[in-house]
Amino acid sequence: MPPPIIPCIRCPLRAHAAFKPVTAPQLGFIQKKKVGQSDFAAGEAVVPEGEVSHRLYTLLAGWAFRFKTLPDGRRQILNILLPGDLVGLQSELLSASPHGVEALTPVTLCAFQRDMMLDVYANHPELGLDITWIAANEERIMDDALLGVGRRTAMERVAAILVHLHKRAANVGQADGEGRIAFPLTQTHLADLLGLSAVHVNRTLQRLRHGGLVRLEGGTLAIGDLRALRRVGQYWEQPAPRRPLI
Amino acid sequence: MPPPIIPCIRCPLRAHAAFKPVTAPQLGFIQKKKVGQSDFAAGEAVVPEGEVSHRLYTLLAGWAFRFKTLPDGRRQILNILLPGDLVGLQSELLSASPHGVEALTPVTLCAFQRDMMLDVYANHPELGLDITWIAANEERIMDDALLGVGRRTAMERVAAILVHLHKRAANVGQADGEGRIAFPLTQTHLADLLGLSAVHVNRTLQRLRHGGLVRLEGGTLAIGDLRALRRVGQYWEQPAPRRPLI
DNA sequence: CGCCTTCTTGATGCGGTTCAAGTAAAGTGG
DNA sequence: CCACTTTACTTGAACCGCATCAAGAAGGCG
Repeated sequence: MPPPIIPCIRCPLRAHAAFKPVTAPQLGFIQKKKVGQSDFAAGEAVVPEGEVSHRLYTLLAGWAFRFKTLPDGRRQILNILLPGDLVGLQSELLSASPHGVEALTPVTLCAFQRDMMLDVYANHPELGLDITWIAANEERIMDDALLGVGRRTAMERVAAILVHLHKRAANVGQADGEGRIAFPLTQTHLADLLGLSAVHVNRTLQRLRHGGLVRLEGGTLAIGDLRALRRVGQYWEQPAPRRPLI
Repeated sequence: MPPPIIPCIRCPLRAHAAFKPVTAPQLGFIQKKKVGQSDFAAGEAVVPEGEVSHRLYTLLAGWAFRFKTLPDGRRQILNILLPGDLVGLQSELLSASPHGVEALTPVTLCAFQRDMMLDVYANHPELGLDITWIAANEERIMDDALLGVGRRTAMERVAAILVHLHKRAANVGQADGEGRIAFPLTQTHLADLLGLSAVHVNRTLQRLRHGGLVRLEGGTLAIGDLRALRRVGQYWEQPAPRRPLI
């Protein structure tokens, strides 16, 4: 039995301090544009690669990722999608869906009315600005990823991605009391995300573990020494402002 | 003496078929928001890295690039900016300017009124949609770049970037009768763009030249065998639709 | 229980980096 | 107009970070 449809007023995500508050009329508008929810199992294709899907989603619960593959099967994971992230902005605007989206865990998405965008801009310009903000923020994450894959060593990449994902997950309330988060990526996922081989990710993770910098086992990640991990990863992120949630 | 200020009505870029037509009221609005022009010499910093610049530009003429550097000096070029590209959307929306922008050739930018964005959305929703389209399109280019740096061989990256840049430049009317374009990137730029060393870019380019696939000399690029170059680069791009120009 | 996926470890080798030196061309100042 | 500098490009030699191949161990799960 699928989980019940959640009205935006009682959206559990929106309660989080990480998200920018919305006005009542804005919330009502968003609610009106929400046409349903979709659930996918872990490993399922949310948007098959190459398929055109003119549908805009918000990730309500679970983790997913965007990816592209080369004709011969080499895969690059472009970004990890966490709760609150927008899915399908590119497909909605650009004619082709340039990348696939796959669920890492069981996932719930809020589906919005197709071609809602112009309505948003015309009736709630501030929400339109928020959407563009989200797009710009995604591009900033991509910038960091490209810097890492292009110019960081394997050790730096692994250290940096762990800090990055831990922070993003904790920001949307995924950390327990001891700062642990559920971490559904396999080492193969990390490899495809970082432009490395799975074997090398394995060896690099072990070095971090033995140094006591991280604990990563049984699908749970905890940062052992944040300062050291940042230093190893050459990773200093700017503080995240409260972000919009559509 | 700086070049004269060009009114948007007589914008030489807008005449190109690559760009989506605008209505008269839209054009008038854009004109009203244009507060000036800025010129930079080749090699100059348009936006210094780490500096906050709440200013939105359109690149009117010349080439530039976005980049990030690590504390120890390793540099990654994130994207090449060609005429018609928007500059500073991230800085405008996000509080920090996460990357620097540097001119590759002498460059002219149209500067828009700061904080114009909300005005755009409120008064011309379709233009707002266009801006989001541009942001999504930039992210698509970043996706490709990340796939290349993460998963393509050096040979494939070099071949692919030459096809990509040639196509983009030709699209905005930079090709002469024989399909040659002015190509202001040094091999060091290519290296920083592709996540390679300059030495290896040099050797890879020579292999392409000796195979007759490209001619690249004296700052001019011509594609010798497009089909072969695409095959080598594993590079098949989707056809570019007419794009908006703000 | 048997299968499948994930993780682990060792051995080998290549693609690409680094270091170094030299050539060529384009400014720059006297 | 010519020394001097600077920047871009080129080539060779040595090395190493990471990939690849292979095989085994340790769980989940039907």
